[in-house]
Parts: sequence; C-alpha cells; structure tokens
Amino acid sequence: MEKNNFKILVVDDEPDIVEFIAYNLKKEGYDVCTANDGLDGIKIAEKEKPDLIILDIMMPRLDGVETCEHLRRNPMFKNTLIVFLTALGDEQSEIKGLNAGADDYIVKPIKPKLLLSRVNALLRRLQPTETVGKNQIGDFIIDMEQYLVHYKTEHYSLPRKEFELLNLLTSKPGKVFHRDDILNKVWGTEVIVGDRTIDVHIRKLRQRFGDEHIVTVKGIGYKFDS
Amino acid sequence: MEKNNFKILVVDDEPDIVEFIAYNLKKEGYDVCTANDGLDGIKIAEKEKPDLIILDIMMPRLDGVETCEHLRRNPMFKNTLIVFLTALGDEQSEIKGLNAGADDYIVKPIKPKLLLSRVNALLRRLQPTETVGKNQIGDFIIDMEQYLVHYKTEHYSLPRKEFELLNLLTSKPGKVFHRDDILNKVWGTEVIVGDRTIDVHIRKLRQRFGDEHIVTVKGIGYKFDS
DNA sequence: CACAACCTTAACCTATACTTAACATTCATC
DNA sequence: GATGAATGTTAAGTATAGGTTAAGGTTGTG
Repeated sequence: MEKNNFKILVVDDEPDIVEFIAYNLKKEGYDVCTANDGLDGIKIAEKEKPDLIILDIMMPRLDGVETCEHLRRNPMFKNTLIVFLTALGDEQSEIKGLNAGADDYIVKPIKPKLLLSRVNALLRRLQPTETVGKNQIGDFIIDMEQYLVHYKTEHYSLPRKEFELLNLLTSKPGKVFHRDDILNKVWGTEVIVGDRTIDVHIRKLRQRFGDEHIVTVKGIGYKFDS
Repeated sequence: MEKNNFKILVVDDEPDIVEFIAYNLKKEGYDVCTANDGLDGIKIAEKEKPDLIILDIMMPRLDGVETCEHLRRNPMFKNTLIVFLTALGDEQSEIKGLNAGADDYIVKPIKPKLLLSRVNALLRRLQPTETVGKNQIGDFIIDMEQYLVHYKTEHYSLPRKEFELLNLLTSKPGKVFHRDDILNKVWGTEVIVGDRTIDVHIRKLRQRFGDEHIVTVKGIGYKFDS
C-alpha cells in the first residue's frame, strides 16, 4: 500500500478540512503532515521536507499565495510541488496562484477522488525514472519488471534491497544520493535500520560488479558512475 | 520572449479551436504544431517529439483518452506532458482522464490566460535538473548534484567542507563573506571551531585552484573573484 | 517443519577529512 | 620602521565516516 514514501504537507486553518484531506491521503498510502497557517506551514515544511504541499489560500497570519512565494524563494523547495486549495473559483485568482509558482489549483468543495487523482498525477512526475520498464546505463540494463540486471552479457537476479539500491543509484547516474535519501527511498520512513546496513548492501553490489561503478562521497552518500 | 524552445502539439478536431489555442501559445513564445484527430496526433507526436500535448477528448477515429493511453505505452512519450481539453466538466471524466496518465485537465470554454498559466506551470517542471544544482562562475562549474567542481577541463572531487566553502563563496562572486557567516553556513551554529580552521580550508582551495580566485579582505573575511 | 536466501546488526578496522597548535608572515597604524 | 592584530603555513593529532566480516534473525518456500 505504500506509495513510494511520498510525503505531503497539508496547510489549512480549518482543522476539519485538514483532517478530511489528511485522512484521504493517508488512505491512499501517503505520508502526511499538517499545519494550520502559512507561518506554521513554512516551519514544518523546512523540518519535514515534503514532496508536495497543499496550501489553502485564505489563512490568517500568512496567506497561501504569500506562503508559496516565500517557499519558492528558498532553493530547498525549488522542486517541491505546491497545490493551492481554495473556494475562490474565479479565473484571476487561479492565474495569480499558478504564476506565484504553484503547480496546480484545486477549487473547493473538495472531492476526495478528484483530489487524489490530481495529487497522483503530480507526484507521478516527480520520479519519472522509477516507473516500470527498462533503464540502460553504460554496461547495465536494469529490468524493473523482472528484477533482473544485465551486465556485460551476463545477467543477475539480485536480492530485493540490492536491486532497489542499484536501481535508485542508476536512476540518475552521477547524482550523489544522500544516505538519508537512500534510507527513505529504499527502506522507507517507517523502518529504522542501522548506519552500516547501507554499506553492507553497497559492498555486495561492488563485489558483484566491481568497485569502479559505485563511488563513495564521504559525508554525503554514494553515486553511480559510468 | 522565446520560451526555452518548448514544443507543444495541439490535437482537436475543430480547426477553429486548434487555431485559437495555437495562436495564443505562439504569442507566448512556444513552438506549436497541430493535428486534427487522435491517430493523426500520434503520428505527428512521433515525428515532432513535442514536450507537451494538448488533447481534446471528443474526437473521431481515436478519442483523447485512448490517444493518451496509446502514447503512454510508448517509452518515447514517458516524460511528455499531456493535458486534456474538454467540454465534459464532470468529476468522473476528469478522474478518468488523469488516471489515464494525463498531467492536467482543462475544461472548456478555453480562457487563454488560464490555459497559458497552466501550460507554463507544467513546463516549468520539465527540466528542473538543467539549472538546479549547477553554478557557473568564470572557469568554474560547481555541480551540487554530483558534488563535483569542474575547472578548466579538469574536474575535482573535493572533501565536504572544502566543497561547501567553495560553494558558498561562489554563490555570490565578489561578495565578501564575513568569517562569522562562513562559520555559520559551512560549520553550523552548534559546532565551535578554532579561528585557524577557516584559513586552513581556504588554503587547500587555493592550493588546488591557485591563489588568484579567493581574495582575503583583512578584518572581514573572504570573497571569490573571477 | 526445515532449509535457504536474505536482511540486519555488532564489533572491529581503516582511511581520510577535519582540527589544532605552533610558528611565520603580512599589513595597517602610529 | 616598530608594533600588534589578523591571516598564512605546516605538520601532527583526532575524530568520524565508511569498509569489512561474521553471526544472528527474519522471511518465504517446498
């Protein structure tokens, strides 16, 4: 039921609406956190680093549009998806919202299924490489359907964690994945494993394919290099 | 007013609507091509490889939803944005459309400004990696994603503190960073280190790249100069 | 139920990034 | 040009992240 461990922050000053949205998102398998105004939302966003933020526009202290603009100024949230939620259905508000840097604009009253469809559609884009299919990188072909790795004419059937780790690293060759990110994406947020666990799996991959492909970046994480 | 040379394909069986949309997109600076039904749309999409496709739902031969599903089956269009355009404003149709793999769903009648805002919002996301994480200053390219520094054809993998220090200084070339600021941003507020620590790291950078790039401003701090 | 495959942990080891301390040098000011 | 504060330099010490190994635990399968 886990939905790729995406984290969503819901910001609205009406507790009923927050709870209603949170309930539906959780049911869909998302990791949800909440806040009840703009300032609070920014604080929690900085702490939780959500993948998507649902922002009510009309809120006390700091309204949704201002919150969005503030978030977008911070490079940390450059890739965070932002969805406005509002009772204002007029064209001008919607244009203003989207131009403020939002990715979508949903009009109240909230229809749960529609909300989920839109949220799913947005998050689908976040990791376009992790979808089902085949991914070719250098001498590697990662076959996600069969959990198989083809490497220089040979093909290997890796254990799940090893495969997912390799798949993550090869999804963006060259990019350094932070240890935290690796834990989140391969192990999930619920399970807490020791520090050495990642190393052991990295080691197994290196044993199989040679040391040259996975590069350690000390203090940060690992990257795949071809 | 060139808009990153994004290419948009507009598919609708009503020529007036196609022309109306194409006109507005071109005015915004997009490269536009058109088709007048689903089958035609697929053919042109394969040839033109657009970044975004606007699909009418009700069309002869092959309707929008079927066209979308067909496109999504082809890996070539895995990352292509698809927007449905329709007179059907009901919730069920919208959910069905989004679940078929579309990225957005816009209800007729078309409001040009709103359409553009939504199209802009979608395309804003398309290539976030090309600008994010890379910072070019003179002969330097700081690649935050790969934790690499490219300098005059060579590329270096720096230790963490060195990298972060260089990254800070190059983030605003010419600006003098106070020693206190450097300590806060690179070392954080919790750790307290001696005065000479900064100097030592500055020295390492100067050893690597030459003395000319990092300038000491006595009594204040350091700045990067190109 | 037994076995195998896999995952996680703990303990230890290693390498290197980081810090420090001691001394040298610069540079502005008198 | 002497003086002192700020910065440069060097090498040595320390801390820490990551590597390695084997053992114990978990899971799934016949």
